[in-house]
Amino acid sequence: MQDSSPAAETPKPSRIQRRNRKRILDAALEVFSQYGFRGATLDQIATEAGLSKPNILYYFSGKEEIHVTLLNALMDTWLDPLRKIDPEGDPLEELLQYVHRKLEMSREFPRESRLFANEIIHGAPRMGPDLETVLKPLLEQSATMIDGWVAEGRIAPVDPRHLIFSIWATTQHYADFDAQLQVLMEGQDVLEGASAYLDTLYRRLLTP
Amino acid sequence: MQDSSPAAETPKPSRIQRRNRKRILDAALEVFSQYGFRGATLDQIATEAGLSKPNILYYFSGKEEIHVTLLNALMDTWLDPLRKIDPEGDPLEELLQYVHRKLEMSREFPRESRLFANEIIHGAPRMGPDLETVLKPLLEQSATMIDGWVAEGRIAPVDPRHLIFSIWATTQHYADFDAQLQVLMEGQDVLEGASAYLDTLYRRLLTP
DNA sequence: TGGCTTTTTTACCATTTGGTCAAGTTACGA
DNA sequence: TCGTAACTTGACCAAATGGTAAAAAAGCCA
Repeated sequence: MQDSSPAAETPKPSRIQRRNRKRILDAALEVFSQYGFRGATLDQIATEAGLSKPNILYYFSGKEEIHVTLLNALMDTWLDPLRKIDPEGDPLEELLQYVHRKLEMSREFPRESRLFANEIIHGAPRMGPDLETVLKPLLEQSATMIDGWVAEGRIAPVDPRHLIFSIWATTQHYADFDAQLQVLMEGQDVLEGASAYLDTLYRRLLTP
Repeated sequence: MQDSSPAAETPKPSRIQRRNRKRILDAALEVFSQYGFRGATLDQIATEAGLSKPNILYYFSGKEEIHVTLLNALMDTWLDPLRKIDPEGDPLEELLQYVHRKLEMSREFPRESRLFANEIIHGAPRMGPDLETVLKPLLEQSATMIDGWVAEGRIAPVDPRHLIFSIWATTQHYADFDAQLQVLMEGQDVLEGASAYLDTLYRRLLTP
């Protein structure tokens, strides 16, 4: 065994390792998404996870590593809906489905959305590489696909990148600005209305 | 003089008071918008303002008060474009103008936008009251106005609240997620394209 | 059960940070 | 120009916080 630290990779994690790393990441997601990186404390995370602070540092080398781990894990889930767009499908329906999937993610994973938003707002200090190597190629690929659809006259002419940005903005808004929406729309089922509204919005934009 | 603290109100601020309070608020906006409330330190703000830390605490009773002062000052500027919508004007043009004004604010005041976004993402711990007493009534009033336009058939049927949310989301996105956009759109004039895209988006949605 | 490894805890430490205080220093009206 | 009030600063705290070390406890397997 050339590495005694369990924070290292590969040497097949034990049952306890898996359980506790999961607990820690769950707790960290809760705390980081609520208070931001600087605002969150290891003690908070420890309490939330039901572990002691030194115990947490047995599984992760530090606060930073927990945060980065969360961010990396997030990226995949986050871009999944975009990857799922079928270039062979009906353009309008594919794009609308993308909108609805993204909105659904805001409902199901608001903490992840806020974690991500927080990171970007603060200048993406820990995501620069991922943005460049993962997000950008996918955006370019998707833009090309959409441009193709436009060229074929199957959807109305539109700037594909700004289209995608606006979908990100409008859907994630419901997770990231939830506190505001709770005040403004007290009680009402916000996501229900959002779904109908966004459907109309993008249907009208994209219908040739 | 029943209150020696200059952080108190009314007793007409001196020239130096005005200058230094402004310096501090400018510096604090820069620092808070970049690092968030917890992430910002008084020392950073002091350095940025060119003052000593104790000197800053001579003008403001604490970190919190600086932050709240910024947030309050922000609210007015922020809602100005919404207030400027003319109920007597042409509905479509008024709403499109609103979109463009909001986008312009993202260009001119990105720090303010991020400060606000940060506050909301973290649950609006210092803005609850303002949201309720200032934002909500204005939203309701605007929604009523838009509903009126819809009823008169002057714009297409639309949920006025979600319309406004989507305008906030799409325009502020360009300020709040600037770090991401810089990576994805390196070099290009992002706001230029955004303006054209959003014009099309909302024109198509709202044209009866 | 004994012996080894993995996991957990107790007791600390060093730094950072918001904030205080009392002693200066500067501005300004009489 | 002199005295008072306004302003500024250096020297400190106390609490919070990320992190460490070493010993104790719990698992695990022969």
